[in-house]
Amino acid sequence: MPPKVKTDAEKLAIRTVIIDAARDLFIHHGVDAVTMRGVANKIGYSATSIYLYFSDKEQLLRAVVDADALKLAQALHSTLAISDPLERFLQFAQHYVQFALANPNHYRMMFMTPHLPCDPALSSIEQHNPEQDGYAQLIGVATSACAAGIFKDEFNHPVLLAQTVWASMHGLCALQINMADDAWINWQPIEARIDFMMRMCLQGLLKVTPHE
Amino acid sequence: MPPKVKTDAEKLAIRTVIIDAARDLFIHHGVDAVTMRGVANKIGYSATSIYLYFSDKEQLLRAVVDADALKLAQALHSTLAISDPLERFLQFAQHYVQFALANPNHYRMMFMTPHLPCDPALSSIEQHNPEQDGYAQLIGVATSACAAGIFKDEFNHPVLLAQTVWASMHGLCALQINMADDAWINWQPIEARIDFMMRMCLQGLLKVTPHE
DNA sequence: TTTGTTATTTAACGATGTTAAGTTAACGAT
DNA sequence: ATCGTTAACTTAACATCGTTAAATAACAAA
Repeated sequence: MPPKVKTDAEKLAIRTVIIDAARDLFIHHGVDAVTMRGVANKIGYSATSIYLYFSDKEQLLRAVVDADALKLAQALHSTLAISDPLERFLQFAQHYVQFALANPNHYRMMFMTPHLPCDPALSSIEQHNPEQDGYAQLIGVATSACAAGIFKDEFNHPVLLAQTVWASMHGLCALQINMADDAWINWQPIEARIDFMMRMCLQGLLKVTPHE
Repeated sequence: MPPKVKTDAEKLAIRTVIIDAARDLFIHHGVDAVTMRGVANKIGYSATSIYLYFSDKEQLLRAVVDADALKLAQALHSTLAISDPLERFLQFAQHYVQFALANPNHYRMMFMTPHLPCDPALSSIEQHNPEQDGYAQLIGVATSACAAGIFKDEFNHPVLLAQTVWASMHGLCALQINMADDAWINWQPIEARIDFMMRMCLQGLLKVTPHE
């Protein structure tokens, strides 16, 4: 029984319904569980209908992840209000790690899975908008921390600092997400690893030993 | 024209031929290019014959990666001869990063791709053998560096140290492998990021500022 | 009422991992 | 020597996947 004419708003709503269905499969059963037929089934559509809203599977998954990249930026946004630049930097990193570990599938999709070069034009995220763009936030936080003059001169390079600290946090999250179950390795508790990492980085970067 | 009875050695040789063909596709065209039919074609067999040597595709890929995990351990083994514990630690990390960036597909497969919990029984690698087991090497290097008394007391925990430094290096490699082409990010040169990371970690860990 | 457009479905294609059912050469025993 | 039996391999086939092409039905406009 074929359909009625749809307004743009209705079409957008269906798009959202599809994305949510895909996300649900995605979160609970991993990427592999996201099949076009599976998503379609979940919303009572036929598989091919999804192609009316997304050009292919990759675009659908991209939309799912895009929405959650925005959620990441929003989760981080609250830390930007912290006045002390160092505390802001620390809380930003903490929240990043918390988000990653709380949303491992999305984190994997965003940062651990091969994907075509991301076209900013196709994203719903406005690049360099500090409310939406997590990377822009990171650069901002690193820049203001550098400006506060708390780091040793050799580390007072906002972009390098940002990308290196990011790499440290990413390393923690990525190994935890991918290798936590690996019987080969006697993992220490993730909290202990996070704490160790934070202290190591801070002691390396700061001019003076952080007050205990 | 069907075949002749094969000795165990011949069977092992064919296994190796299959692994090598799979590796070749794998390295040059990524995981997705490894199809059973593709591998079979490359060696003049039919796809189903591979199932006589590997129970399924995952086991085949596992065998490919397993062989290269051994190569990683061998690449790192040379650094174990360095007498100075700190220098050994540094060179070990350096070699690790070099291997990862030189073998991105294998690195991705080993440490960035979801896989069933690795069963040490099925591996060709002898766990805890410092010539074959890279993780055992890492623990050893970290332990002797700790024993040298060069690190601040709060960081003098071999396993935590090992896992944290590993995470740092992994973060560098993983972001580089997965995100280097991402237009969203104005990446600094990977060499600069490695250098920054090394210095940050060292300054954090060491009791005294490293001699320049 | 006809005509065309829009939203959707069914049918189908080609590729993939994998299993089942052959096919043929070599070997062991008689 | 020949007659099963088996080892090594192939061809057929299945289910599932992403995706495209063709068909269908409801609505809007004429």
